[in-house]
Amino acid sequence: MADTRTKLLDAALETLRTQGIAGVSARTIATAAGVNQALVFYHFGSVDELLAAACLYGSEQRVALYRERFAAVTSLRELLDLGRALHAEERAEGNVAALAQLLAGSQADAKLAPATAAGLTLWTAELEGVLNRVLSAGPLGEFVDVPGLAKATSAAFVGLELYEGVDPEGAARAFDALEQLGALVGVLEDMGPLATRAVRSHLRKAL
Amino acid sequence: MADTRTKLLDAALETLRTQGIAGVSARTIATAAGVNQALVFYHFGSVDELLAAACLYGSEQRVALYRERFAAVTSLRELLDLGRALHAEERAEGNVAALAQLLAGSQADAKLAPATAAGLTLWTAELEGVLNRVLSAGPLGEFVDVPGLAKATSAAFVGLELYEGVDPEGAARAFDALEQLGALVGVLEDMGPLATRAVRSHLRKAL
DNA sequence: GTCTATAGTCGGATAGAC
DNA sequence: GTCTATCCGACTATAGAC
Repeated sequence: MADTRTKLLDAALETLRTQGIAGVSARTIATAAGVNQALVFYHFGSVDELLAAACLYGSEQRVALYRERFAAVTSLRELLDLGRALHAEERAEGNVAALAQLLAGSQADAKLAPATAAGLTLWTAELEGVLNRVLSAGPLGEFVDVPGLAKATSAAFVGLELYEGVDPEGAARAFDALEQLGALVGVLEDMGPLATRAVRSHLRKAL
Repeated sequence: MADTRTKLLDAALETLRTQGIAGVSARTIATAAGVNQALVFYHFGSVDELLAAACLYGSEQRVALYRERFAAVTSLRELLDLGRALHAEERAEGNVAALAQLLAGSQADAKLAPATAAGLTLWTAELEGVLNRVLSAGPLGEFVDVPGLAKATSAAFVGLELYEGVDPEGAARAFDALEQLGALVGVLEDMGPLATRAVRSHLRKAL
């Protein structure tokens, strides 16, 4: 049986996911946790501070859960497959929806922004590692800014997660299109040495 | 001088942008509009219905503002430039931030979702037109699902907008990386007919 | 159409008993 | 550490005067 602190952290994430940032309050969270509302303030001082702590707690938990699978990726193709799986799993019970709500809340609440940024950084750091392995060695390595691409990917993931909430079929199709585009880049990575050299020199001239 | 209805619509968008979805209420919106709080209910019935109306109103307005510039785009390069400009302009006083907040709110509030989806569709429809012109004719035309890509682009835009709120430098870098990637695809579009045919047949085999 | 006034609910936060 | 009780401000929504 989890202690009250942990119950509140879990309940904060669940409430963010199910009620959104506009629906979180000390009362809604405490109800979800099955504890008294005053304990939010006893343990965390304020609702904002609970949300910030929950953001880090949840992100660390979920990123750790995926770490081995990230580490096992050796090609762009495998990365795209993992992205697809991750999206499905996170949507059901995951951390990305909570992160999206915190991100929306952070636009107006400066006290939330640092924690949200830190939570996102945990994901981007993991992604950066994989992208480095998968892209930097290949022919496209010199043309992509891996840290930037990792951030862009995380941001896009959040956007797609939110989009899925209002148009699930559209989001699925959007995801498919991105996967197509990724596969297209993957093909450039997998070409023979001759064609690789041709594309690479062409890119150097053009960019 | 705008009438009260319009003042409320504009104030709703402004409040969404500055206070976020968690900060909107009949009172905050009415204060921003400089009118009485009860008028929200007289003119729109409820706060949700005002937000839904404002979503459509704002999206139509902004999309119309960009229509000519979208129509003038003839290459992927130009599209990327327009995207960059659009991002900067929308961030300052635009519709994307409000759309992002509504999207976050729609996850928990089913009454908001249809209007948000409709607002997003106005953007994706415009994008689809441009992408069709720019991509469908080129060598990559058969490998990309343009409607899907349009939706993915809109979603990514929303994600980046939210990301910018917590990490402006990171967002700028993410944007740069995507632009790089876009330019890379643009190069594939601009290759000579011989190289084009080689890449195209290679893609056909691989995908 | 616009205002005041108000009912009733829910919110953050604290004091003090146990 | 946890609870009850409470203050007080903000919220949605409506009734009714102008």
